[in-house]
Amino acid sequence: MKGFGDYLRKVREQRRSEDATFSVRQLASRVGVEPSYLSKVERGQQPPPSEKTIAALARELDQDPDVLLAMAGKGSGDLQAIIRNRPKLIADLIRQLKDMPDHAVLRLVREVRDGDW
Amino acid sequence: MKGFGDYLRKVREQRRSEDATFSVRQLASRVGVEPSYLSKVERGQQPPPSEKTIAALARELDQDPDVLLAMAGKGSGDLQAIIRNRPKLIADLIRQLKDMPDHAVLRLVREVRDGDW
DNA sequence: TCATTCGTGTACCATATACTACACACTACT
DNA sequence: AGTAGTGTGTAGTATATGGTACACGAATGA
Repeated sequence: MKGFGDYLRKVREQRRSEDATFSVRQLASRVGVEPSYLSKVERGQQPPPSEKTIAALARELDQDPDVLLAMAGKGSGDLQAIIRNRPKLIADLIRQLKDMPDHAVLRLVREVRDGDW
Repeated sequence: MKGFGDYLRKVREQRRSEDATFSVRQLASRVGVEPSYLSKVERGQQPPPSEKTIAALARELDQDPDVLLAMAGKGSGDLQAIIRNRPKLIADLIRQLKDMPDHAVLRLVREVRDGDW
């Protein structure tokens, strides 16, 4: 399982290659946590942080917060709300998606957006 | 907001009308929690219980565990996994669904199931 | 070479979570 | 009238969560 930590580290290293301030220490400082903690999270030694901290990470790393939250196994606020309104219906739909290839899902997203559903 | 508790109580009362063993006390006992706790949960005085307890409630009340979990704001295991695999894509799709009427979502679910997406 | 900065290990900690324990008043039966 | 069962209020609690504090040795850069 390529977890939250792995992804986090990958993204940070990426940024770091062009900007030295993206060290564990400095990023941690900007996000508002201890460096040792961030280090442990990146290596999966600690479970993903709180929603608040994930949001801060997303902001600093210029990532989509919802993607990060989803990878952490936490639905983002608005997403959760949408699902909660029609749990059964959306649960069914998501299960359908499981067996669809990426391009099909992408096409579906587009068609839903453009067409008059 | 019609919360988790309201729904829980509604379902239990329903069952209780045909089977007296669905009192707060007896159900709580079968589920493995204290009656006062279940009472508070039903009245929204206590937030939704743990995933484990929700699963037990679903079993005893003969409900879809995923629906109950979704209502509690916790993604069910397999659903979370599916989302985690393609966070961005599925997040986008779910946001589309927000502005769609029920029947449109239902139609979408059917078309996806039947058509060769 | 010397001072910084780096990532990480160990130990600890405050708060939130997910309950329990028990008492109380009310109702339903017999 | 008494016993059994009902829902609920108050108070307390074990464990999980989400971190902090600080030290250490390695790498970096002047």
